[in-house]
Amino acid sequence: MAVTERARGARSVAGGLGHRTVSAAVAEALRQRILSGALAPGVQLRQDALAEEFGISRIPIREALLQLEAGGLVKIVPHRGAVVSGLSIEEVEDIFQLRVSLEPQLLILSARHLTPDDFSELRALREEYGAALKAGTVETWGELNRRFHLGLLRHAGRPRSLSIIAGLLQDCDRPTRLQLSVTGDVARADLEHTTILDLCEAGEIVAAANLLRIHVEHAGRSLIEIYRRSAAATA
Amino acid sequence: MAVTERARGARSVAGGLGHRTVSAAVAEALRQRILSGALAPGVQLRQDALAEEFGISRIPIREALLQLEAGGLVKIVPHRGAVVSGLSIEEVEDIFQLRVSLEPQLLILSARHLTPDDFSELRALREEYGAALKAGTVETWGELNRRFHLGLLRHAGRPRSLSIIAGLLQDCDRPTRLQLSVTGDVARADLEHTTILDLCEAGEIVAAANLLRIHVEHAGRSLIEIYRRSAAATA
DNA sequence: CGAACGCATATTGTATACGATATTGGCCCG
DNA sequence: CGGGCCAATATCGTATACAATATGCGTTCG
Repeated sequence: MAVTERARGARSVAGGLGHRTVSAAVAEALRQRILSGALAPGVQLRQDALAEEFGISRIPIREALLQLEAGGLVKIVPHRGAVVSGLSIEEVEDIFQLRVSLEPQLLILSARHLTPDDFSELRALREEYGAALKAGTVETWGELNRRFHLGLLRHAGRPRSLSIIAGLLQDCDRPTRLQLSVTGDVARADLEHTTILDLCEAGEIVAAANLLRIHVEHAGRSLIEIYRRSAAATA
Repeated sequence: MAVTERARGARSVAGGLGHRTVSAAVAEALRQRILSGALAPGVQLRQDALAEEFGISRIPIREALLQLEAGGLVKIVPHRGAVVSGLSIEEVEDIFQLRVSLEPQLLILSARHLTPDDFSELRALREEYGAALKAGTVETWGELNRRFHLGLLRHAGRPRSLSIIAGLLQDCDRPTRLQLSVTGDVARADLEHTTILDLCEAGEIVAAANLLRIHVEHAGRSLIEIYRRSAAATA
């Protein structure tokens, strides 16, 4: 019977593959759950429960949790397990300050190296973004936003900066998605994205960087405003 | 016999404790080996060998390696093991650019909140730094430098920025230590540290931030100069 | 009646054992 | 004689089993 359980669970994991190891698959599954809000900050993740649910042993679960801790999505305290980590207001403010400092600077470095292929890819992303906006499918918003911003900065030749920004985007779109859907800011963001693209393609790099700065600043202010109202989650 | 081996190895690990779990202890041990240069970039870490050496099973080794991968010290490729990761010139340049962008900004936020206790702690650090400089004990240099810079920025109220900078400092002092000991720049750095402290204590915050910027810029240029001569390590 | 101690239970941490996968050497075929 | 295929080996990935540690409650003493 236990075998049956395991086979069923394992299939459900392997089914969504593209991964080479079970632990990586579990990490990805949990990451999506956290980013989508299915696992709220403060929730405790018990290894036994997860192992049984996925139909696997606890070892890959443990390794997945360690990988998530690397990305700051959970916090592991020895002998007490892993809890989904939330962001304090201070941290959210910090994240946006960092984005304001870094992204425009990188755009100036990257913009002139954007190829026609890059532009068409970015426009396609913006298209999807607009579609998601109309459809109200908030789940995909963060991912698209992330890929758009990273795509813009791709050719800055600053690999470490890029991975840092990737982390910032991942961490700040989680609280965003939960509550930003009610405001009209998503539409505004879409418009700004379009304008930034246009400016880049026209060679108005400095103007594009300025707009990007304003874009991020506004998103940050808006999110913090919303964030203040709800109770601060666990640190 | 195997028991004897294990007991001996385990004692060697537990001896340097202060840790609560074996995997954390192993992670710390390996981290020090990598940062000290005992494990050069490109070296392959075999789990069996490490497990036998420490006298423990492979499980804690694996978890330690995952934690190291989180810090970017090793790169794990599925079914092929973990290799110590080096930094390309591009990455070193990027790291210092980031420090130049971030550290002065944070100092301005943090400086006015530095307490007398902070100052005495920082001066003590600088003292140790000077002693290490005279004694030529290069091993401790990076750690002291790291604690000094982080101490300066401690009260900026920007937790995420601080952890990012901590990572940058850790990653860039590894190549530094290997080859910077030959130049006189360590003495220069020591002098600049002292001056920065004085300026902060005198309330000349902007001047302190400017000097900090110059300090980091120079360190970066110097390191990159040295770095170019030796062959670039593995990415 | 309150607080501190100790035990029972639940959960995590580690060891051992097994299975899967990539790499290396040799062999066969073209 | 060179290149590609196959098997043997080594290493990693996962499952199962055991040990260590923290938490919660009941008891007992002040």
